[in-house]
Amino acid sequence: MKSILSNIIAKHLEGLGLPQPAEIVLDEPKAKEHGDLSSNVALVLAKAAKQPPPKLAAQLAESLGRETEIFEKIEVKGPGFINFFLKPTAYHASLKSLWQDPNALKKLDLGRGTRVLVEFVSANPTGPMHVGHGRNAVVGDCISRLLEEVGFEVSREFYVNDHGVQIKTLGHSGCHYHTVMTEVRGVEIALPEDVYKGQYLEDLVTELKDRIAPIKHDPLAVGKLLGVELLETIKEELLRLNIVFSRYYSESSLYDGGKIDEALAVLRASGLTYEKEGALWFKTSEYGDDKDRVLIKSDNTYTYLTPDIAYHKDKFDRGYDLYLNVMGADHGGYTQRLKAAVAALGHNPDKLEFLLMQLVNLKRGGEVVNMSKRTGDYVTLHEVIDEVGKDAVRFFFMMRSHNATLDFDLELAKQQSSDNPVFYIQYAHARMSSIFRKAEEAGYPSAEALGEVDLTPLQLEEEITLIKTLLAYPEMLKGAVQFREAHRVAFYLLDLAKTFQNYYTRAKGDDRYRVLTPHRETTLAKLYLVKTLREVFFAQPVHLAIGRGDRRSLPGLSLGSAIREDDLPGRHGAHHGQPARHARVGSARSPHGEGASAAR
RNA sequence: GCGCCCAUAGCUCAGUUGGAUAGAGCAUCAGCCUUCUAAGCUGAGGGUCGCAGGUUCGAAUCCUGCUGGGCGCGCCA
Repeated sequence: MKSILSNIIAKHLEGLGLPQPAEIVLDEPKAKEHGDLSSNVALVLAKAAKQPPPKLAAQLAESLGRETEIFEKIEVKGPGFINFFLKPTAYHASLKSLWQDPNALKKLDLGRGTRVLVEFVSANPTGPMHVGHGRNAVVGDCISRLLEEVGFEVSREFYVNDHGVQIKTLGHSGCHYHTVMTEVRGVEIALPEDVYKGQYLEDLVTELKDRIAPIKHDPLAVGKLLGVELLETIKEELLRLNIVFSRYYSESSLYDGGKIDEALAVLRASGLTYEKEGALWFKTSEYGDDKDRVLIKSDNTYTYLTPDIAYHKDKFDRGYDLYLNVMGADHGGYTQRLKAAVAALGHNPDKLEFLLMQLVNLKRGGEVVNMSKRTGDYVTLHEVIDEVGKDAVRFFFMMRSHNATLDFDLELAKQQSSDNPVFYIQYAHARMSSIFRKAEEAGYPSAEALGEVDLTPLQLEEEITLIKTLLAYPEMLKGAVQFREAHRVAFYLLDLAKTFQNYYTRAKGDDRYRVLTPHRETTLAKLYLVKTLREVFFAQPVHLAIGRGDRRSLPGLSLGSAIREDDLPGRHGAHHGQPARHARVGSARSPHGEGASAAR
């Protein structure tokens, strides 16, 4: 709609012999007295045209007024805004051109095949994921889907820290538990300070008891065994959230493949390293870091950074156009180092972009759920999904801007009322489906079979508002992708649902608002509108928020009848949890004080 | 002390990237069920956009300084 209009304006500017602005900006005014769309071209051009804005605006408005098939009226207001009031027909045409062709939205090809590597989650395989990981996972997945939707080619990677001290520590932890349960059964043995603790380890060690026994002399081997298993449970958890990675990139493979030596060789050759006090340093300060960083410690082992540099070298060697790393804000200081490394390796550091996720506060009915690091107690992502369901988890995590802390209220997330945005959206969708069910009973075609429809009967203000909201979809998508802000999708959905609920409810007191009317042509037009609305809920970036579970209508639900839990939208996905292998995870602890934020 | 992030209604947060009278949900108050799901809808009250300057036709938005909060500043990962 905006592009159509700006073309027309450009044409008329030319016709009047006026200069063209860099861009013709059209806004949707907040106040409806200011029309459907409003432009500030006159204010922008005033200087170049050497005319006061109001005069310029009036001139342009008069010329544009001849486009009678589109404009209801054109007004000049304020300091020189031109306000356009559009005819419903203009909206009908736009709606069709945007949504009729299932590929129409693909024209919004911002990516043009640009290859993006999104790295996210990358949780250490030393224990179950917590809500911080959950947020990271959901946002990373949403951004990936958004990028794909607008024509980027996306690979999703999970960097697995399956090598190094945390695996050794995991091994030690496993050995201790093994000792406790096999050799001195029933006797309490205090665990050393710096091992992982938790029910999940006890369960896992019990399960793998026989495989641990023969390798118990080698804690690293035990750690690897446990790590592989824990990674599997992480994968299962991600799968429950409909998150699938293209690749799990093993840190160990960097060692095995000699990639770390390669990376180090390049850095050394670049002259950006030096030896000091028995360690190898990397001059990251030359790239804006606070100080130089150690690559090889004086005990001849690598720091965490070193294999990660090798990983990023490998990423860049694979030749993507953009690298997006989603990580916890507590790793913010790390970004400079990686960028420095990428630059030192001869690549463009601007291609490496970071999405820093702020913390998650888990709440229950407004009260903060204490996740004490000291006692090692935290609520796992598994438990949260069990409690509130997959859809709610996804929606709540994507609902907030990534650079604002997020409150996740367990009580709210599982509430079956409009207080809960997830429920609210699913309820709106259920009503749309219900309309189609009734329509089919009355002999109308199904949504899929609706075909070509004349939209002229859509004249109500609320119907035009609905169409406007639908037409805003591509721009919403564009903004969400450009700024990597998945929460825009959530707010858009909420807005769409609200607009529809309003429309729907008006039918209670006013038959004009009913979709199913005695007039076939009118009904068909309204069905087309509802169908299009419903399609938005199935659009890839949108449906990621609400899942497909709500697609079913709600049979057997009538006023006053008992409501069975299964009939409720919002609960689907909550029941097909994994077998509770690690479901009773009560506590876990990282000796390194890994907090409630997303790891990595 | 330095770096990144945040500060908008009583609470939780949006704000189309500089536009007109700053919005939504919750909470509070007042209404609405013979008709496509009332698990819903409508309306009302509620604001020095943290503070102070600056940029310009115009600032919640951009710049500078300050205040308050979160995170980070290891030869940890």
